[in-house]
Amino acid sequence: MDSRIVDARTKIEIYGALSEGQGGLGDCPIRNVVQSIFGKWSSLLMMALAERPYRFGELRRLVPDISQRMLTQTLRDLQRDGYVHREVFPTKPPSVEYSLTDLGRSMFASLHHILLWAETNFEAVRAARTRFDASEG
Amino acid sequence: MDSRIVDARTKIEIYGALSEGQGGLGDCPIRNVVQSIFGKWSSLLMMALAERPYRFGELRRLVPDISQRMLTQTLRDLQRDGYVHREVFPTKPPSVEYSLTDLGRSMFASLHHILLWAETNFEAVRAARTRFDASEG
DNA sequence: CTGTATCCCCTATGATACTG
DNA sequence: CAGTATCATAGGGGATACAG
Repeated sequence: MDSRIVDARTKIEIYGALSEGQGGLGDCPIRNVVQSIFGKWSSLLMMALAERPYRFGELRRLVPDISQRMLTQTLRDLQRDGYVHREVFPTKPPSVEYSLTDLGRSMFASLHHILLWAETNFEAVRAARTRFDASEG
Repeated sequence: MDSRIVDARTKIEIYGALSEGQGGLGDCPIRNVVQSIFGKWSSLLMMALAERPYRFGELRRLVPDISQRMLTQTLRDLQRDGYVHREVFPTKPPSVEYSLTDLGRSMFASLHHILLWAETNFEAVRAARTRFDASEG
């Protein structure tokens, strides 16, 4: 693979410095998009929904250590960004199903690479950390 | 692309729930790896270093809105995880050059996809947000 | 069952000043 | 030039209780 993967100056004008433009930093569009994807629970929920649609309670059981508050909020953010479709079934009591949109599937296809990478390489990273921590005193 | 990209239950046992194992949550290895990659400044700095090595001050100018503290800290974290090599040149005053390691290049190759996706699709995401905000009152 | 509403805390980040 | 140290702060995130 070519090591000149990107032209850093060009990208960073978009991703980084360009943010000065209007009302300060958060205005850089790419940064905004990426940072909601990179949220603590986003990739985990996308991973689940990439397999099949899930109901709220199912997701809760699937990810036992997420709080109800963060599950609601993360799903809402994913829905807001257009990755997730929320459908309410008027059963009694009501049930709500979450599924990926086309945009969501497209996004996850790109997100997937780095998740796989982490799964494959976490031993190497752990080793690097151990080495670093040992050599610094 | 196959929509069954992952087997959610399997992945989440690793990525999510498995964390119960030892001392609570942060123990899940994949989560640890991914969350340092997903830090606020990590991908931006990786993007820069993927182009060529940079000195500390160069990175500072390239990313004007990062604080010196966070630049130091993020580079240190990236170095600790084995993505970045730090080389000190005994000039006067000293200069320090940062470059990607092989592990770093490998990681960035996988991270790159989602960064590109964000660049390509931020208009669609912005549109989705606008729609969502309009329709909720 | 699927959320909202509160309260609270802690960590990530920033601003500033100082040092080898 | 390349950091470190210190202090301050905002907001992400958890726990709990309540509601439709």
